[in-house]
Amino acid sequence: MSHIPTPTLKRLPMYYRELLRAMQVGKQKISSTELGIGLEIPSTQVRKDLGYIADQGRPGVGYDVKRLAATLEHFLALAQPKNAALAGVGNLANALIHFPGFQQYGLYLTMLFDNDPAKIGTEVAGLTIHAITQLPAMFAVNQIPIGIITTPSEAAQQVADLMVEGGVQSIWNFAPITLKLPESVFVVNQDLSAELAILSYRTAQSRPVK
Amino acid sequence: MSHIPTPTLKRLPMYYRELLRAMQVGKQKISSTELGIGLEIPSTQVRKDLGYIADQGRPGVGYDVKRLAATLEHFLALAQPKNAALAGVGNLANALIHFPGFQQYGLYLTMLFDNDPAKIGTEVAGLTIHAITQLPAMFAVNQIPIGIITTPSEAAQQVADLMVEGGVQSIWNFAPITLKLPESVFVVNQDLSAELAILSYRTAQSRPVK
DNA sequence: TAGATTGTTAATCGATTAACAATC
DNA sequence: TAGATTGTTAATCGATTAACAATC
Repeated sequence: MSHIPTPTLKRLPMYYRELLRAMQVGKQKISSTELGIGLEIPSTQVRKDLGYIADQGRPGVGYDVKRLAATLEHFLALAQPKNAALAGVGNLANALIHFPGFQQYGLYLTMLFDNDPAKIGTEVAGLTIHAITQLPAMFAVNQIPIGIITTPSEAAQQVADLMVEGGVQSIWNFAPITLKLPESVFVVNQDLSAELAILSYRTAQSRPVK
Repeated sequence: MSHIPTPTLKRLPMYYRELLRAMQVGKQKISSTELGIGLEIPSTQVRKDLGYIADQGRPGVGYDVKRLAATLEHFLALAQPKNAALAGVGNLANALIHFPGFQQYGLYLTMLFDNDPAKIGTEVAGLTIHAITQLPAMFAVNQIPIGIITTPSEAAQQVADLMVEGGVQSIWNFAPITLKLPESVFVVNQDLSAELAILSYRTAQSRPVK
């Protein structure tokens, strides 16, 4: 399998969602142009991207909506259940716990951790909050592949280390810090404040300071 | 001013944070190598990026931490107060309302909107929730430059249209949908579920299906 | 068949990295 | 001065876009 470029990988879920929409309105075939139009992605790009995962379009006809959706679902492993555990139970965690996208993408949030004695032992959305000290053992025993970090920056690296100790495979990091991790651990940095900074810059640009 | 590449723009806030950390430990000078090391960004890249905003490094010495931080703060307009309003008061909104990064980056969340009669008129964190129908007028009167969309996908385009009607300049969109907007409106798409899909893919990859 | 649309090769574009003279 | 580090030019790398023969 040839290496798939990151930009392509980021577009695949978008295609998938577009296909789900097409299915909802009963569309059976879709061309690369149609698939890209709402996403503002040129048809050439769509075809190139889809070329990485399968060759199943039909010249003159387009792609089979259902089959392509199924292929993408399989490629992205969305139907394959994956357990996740979260550390740092604050407001953001609370939002994620209730995030409907989770199940939709095959993720099951099964454990919560925090270091605040007042929180440990209490429940959120049916999940008990465990002491952070128990993290490595519980990750290892339950074979949790995905860790979510929603702690303050100061604690993030420590928590990440504990997750690594517990055998984590991928980390979704919401702390605005670059984690030092073994090569083998995959990390998605979800840096909200970096996006805020860009928003700040562009907004100031479009309304130049007098 | 020459056009600044998007990848560079995304790195600037990271440098800024790194500089704040350096200031905290009393560091006065920093080299491009030191600045990039924790972020895993090569020194050449750092120098190139900084070249877009100012030439103030001293050969043989490095960059003045305080001055560079101030320059970045000014360039990203972080100290310039910008009002923001949010539509769709759910769990995610609740997390954002309490997000400490906001003030840090010069954003002030001043209004909330929703279309749920049960929510309209109630308060969250000292902010009254207004009817979505009032959005365009209130954006216009209060000159709100930044709109935040945390509604379900189905409502997002409508809400965006109302914001545009009210004269919004930038939109921070958390709904997993590509908004159709005038060229002049800048948008940051914060698509959590797309990241989830990537996480799903990589996790499945590192633990191949038997 | 004629029209539409694919998959893919080649051309273009833009960002990253290497190299190094200039400078402190 | 010698060592360190900058700013910038040139080389490399990788992704996007254009073009088009093959196919339905």
